[in-house]
Amino acid sequence: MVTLEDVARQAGVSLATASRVLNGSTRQVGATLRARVERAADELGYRANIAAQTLARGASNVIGIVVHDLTDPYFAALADGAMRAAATHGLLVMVGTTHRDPEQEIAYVSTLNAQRVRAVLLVGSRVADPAVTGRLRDELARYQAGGGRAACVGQDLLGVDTVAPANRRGAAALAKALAELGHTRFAVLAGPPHLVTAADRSAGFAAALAELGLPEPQIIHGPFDRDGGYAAAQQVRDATCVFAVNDVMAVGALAAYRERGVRVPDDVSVAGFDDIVTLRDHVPALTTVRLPLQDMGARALELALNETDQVVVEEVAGEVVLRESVRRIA
Amino acid sequence: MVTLEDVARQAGVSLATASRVLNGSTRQVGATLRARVERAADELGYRANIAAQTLARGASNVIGIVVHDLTDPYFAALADGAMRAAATHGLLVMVGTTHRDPEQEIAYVSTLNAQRVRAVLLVGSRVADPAVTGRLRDELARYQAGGGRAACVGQDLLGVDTVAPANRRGAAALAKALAELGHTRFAVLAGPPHLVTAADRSAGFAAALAELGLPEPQIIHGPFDRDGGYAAAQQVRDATCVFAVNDVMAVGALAAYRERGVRVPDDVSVAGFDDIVTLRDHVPALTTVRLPLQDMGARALELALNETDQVVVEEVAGEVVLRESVRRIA
DNA sequence: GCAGCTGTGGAAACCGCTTTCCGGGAGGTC
DNA sequence: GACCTCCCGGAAAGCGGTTTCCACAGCTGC
Repeated sequence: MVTLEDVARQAGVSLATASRVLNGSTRQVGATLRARVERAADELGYRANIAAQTLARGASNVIGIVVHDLTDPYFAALADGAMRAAATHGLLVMVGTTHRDPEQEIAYVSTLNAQRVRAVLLVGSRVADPAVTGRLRDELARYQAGGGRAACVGQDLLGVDTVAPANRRGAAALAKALAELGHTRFAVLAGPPHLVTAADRSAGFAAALAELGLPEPQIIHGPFDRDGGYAAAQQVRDATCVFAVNDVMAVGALAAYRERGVRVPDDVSVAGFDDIVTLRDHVPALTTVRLPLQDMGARALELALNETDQVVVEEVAGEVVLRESVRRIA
Repeated sequence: MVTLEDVARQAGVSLATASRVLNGSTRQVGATLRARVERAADELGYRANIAAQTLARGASNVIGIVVHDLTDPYFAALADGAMRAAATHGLLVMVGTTHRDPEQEIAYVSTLNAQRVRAVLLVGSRVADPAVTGRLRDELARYQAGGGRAACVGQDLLGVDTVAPANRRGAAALAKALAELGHTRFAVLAGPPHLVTAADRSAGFAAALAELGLPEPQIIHGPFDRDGGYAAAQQVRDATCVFAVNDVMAVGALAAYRERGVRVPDDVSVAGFDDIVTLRDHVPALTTVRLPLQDMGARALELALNETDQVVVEEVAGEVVLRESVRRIA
C-alpha cells in the first residue's frame, strides 16, 4: 500500500506539503511542488487512507442508516432517498439491517458510534416497549454526547430530529374517504400491536370511524408483512371494506381473496398504506395513502446534518389515493 | 469522547492492559484488572474508535457493496443476501448506488479502496464498453494490489471472483419451454444493447429459437426498467409471445397490454427473467427464470472473503418457472 | 536600509489504538 | 536454593495522516 510518505519522498517534499496538496487544505502550495506531488501521487497510484484521515481529523465522511429490511420496498425507497441526499453532500453510507430485531438496532447505533460516523439515521417504526426504547435512547445519547448527529424516520420517541409520517391522520382521512363510498362495516388488518406505526394507523382509522358514528371495525393482528396480510385476511368476517395497515399486507390480502375466489372490489374493498411504487402495476390497483418516501429519507438526512441544537420534528402528511381496489356500495 | 486512555486511567492500569481487555487480544489479563477495566469502560461509556483500530490493525471490518439501484428489488435481494452473509462474519456494510452510471462504479471502488474496506462486491451487469471496463479493472487491480479482495455478481469481465448467472442458458431454456407450448412468433424486449446481462439474455433466447428452426424474434431495445418494458411492448408487432429480459420490464409490458385491452395470456403470452419475490402476487402470475438472488449475493461475499489467490467463477443456473402469463397455443 | 509583513516549506506533535518487547514475580524442577 | 519457565503488566514504537508552529525567504513602506 502506498502511503503519503512514499509520495512525499518520491516528490522530494515533506509530508506536510504532500498532505496539503493532496487532501485539501487551507494552505497554499507553490505551483512547482504542487505539480511534483501530483505527479508522484499519480505515478504511485496513491489513495489516502481514510481511517488515518478520520483519526487525524476527528471526523469521518460516513453516515449510517439503519433500516428494518432492505428487501421491503418501503425501506428501500427511504434508504434510497437518504443515500441520494448523502451523495450530494459527498458522504458515504453504511447501511445496517435489523430484520426487525430492536436489539440489533441498538447494536448498530453502538457500532456506528464506534465508527464515529457523522450521522445516524434510524428508519422505521418504533416499538411500544419502553425498556427497549429507553436503551436505544441511552445509546443514542451516548453517541450524541460524542458529537454525533442523529435523526429518525418514524415516531418521535427518541428525542432526536424526526420525520414523522402522519399515520393517524392519514388513516383517518382514508377511513373518511372509504366511508364516503358507503362502507360501514370495516376490518383492519392491524399488524403487530407493539409496532407503533401499525398501532397508530389502526387507531387513527378506528377513531375516524367512531367520529362518523360507524360501528367499530374488526381488528385483526398479525405480522407486518405480505404473509401477515394474507393470513389476516382469512379471519375477516362480514366486512365490506378491509384496511391493511401497509401496502405489502394489502397485497397479501388481495392474494388471499383471489385464491378463494372473492372478487375485489366487487365482493370486498381493500385499501393499504404507503403507496409503494413497485406495486403500482398491481391488479387491482391499490387504494392507499401515499407517503413521499424518498423525500422523507432525504429530509431525515438533512435534519441529521443540520447543526442546530434544538430537536425538530416534521410531520409528513399522507395523501389518500383511491384506486380500483375499492368501490362505492349502495 | 471517552478514549481508551481515559478508561485505563480510571481503572488504574496501562493502556496496553485496557486494550487487551476491551478489544479481544490473544493475551490474557488477570481477573482483578480485567474486572476493573470492564467496570471503568462501562461507567465511562467507552466506545472504541474504529478508525484508530483500523489504522493500528491495518485492516477494517467493513465491506463495500456497489449496486445500481437499491429500489430495484433485484438489487435489493442481492444486497440483502450479501449483507446477511456479512453479518455472520461480523462485518459491516457500506453500500453505494451508482444509479447505473459506470463512472460512479469506478469512483466507488476508489473510495472504498481509500476506506481500506476488507472486500468490495460489484453487483450488477457489466457494460459492453471496453474503455470503461478497462478503467474499472485498473481501479480494482490497484485495490487488490493493496491487499483488498473483490468479487462480482454478473459477467466475468473484471478478472475477479464472480458469481455469474447463466443468462444465456436460462434464456435458452425459457425459449425452449415457450416453443414447446406452441409459440413460434416471438418478440424480445431486449433492454439496452450495451448492458451485457440484457444482451446475453436476448442472445441466448434468439439462439435457442434458431436452433429449433423457428423464425428470428423481433428485437426491441429500450431501458432496462419498468417504463422501458412498457414502452417496448407498444412496438411489438405480430408476436404470440413476448420475452422481457427482466421481470420488472415484463411487468411494464403487462401494464401496457392491460391498458390497451390486450389480454394476457389469451391474446399474447409474456415472460420475464429473475423471479423477483415482490412480484409473486402479480396478476397474471409471471412466467420467468428464477435466480436465487439472495444466495448469489451471499455467495459473492464468501468468494470475496476467500483467501485463495486463484480467481473463481461460479455459474448459477436459472430455473424456468411457467405461470399464468403464458399459455399453450394451437 | 531596516522593521515588519506575507507567503510558503518543513519538523514534529498528535489523533486513539495495537502490539512488540521487556521486566518482574510465581511456580516448577532437580 | 538455583535455575527455568510461564504468565501477566507496562512502556513505547508504530499505523498514516493533519495541523501547529517555526524558519526563511522576498516584499513593502517609510
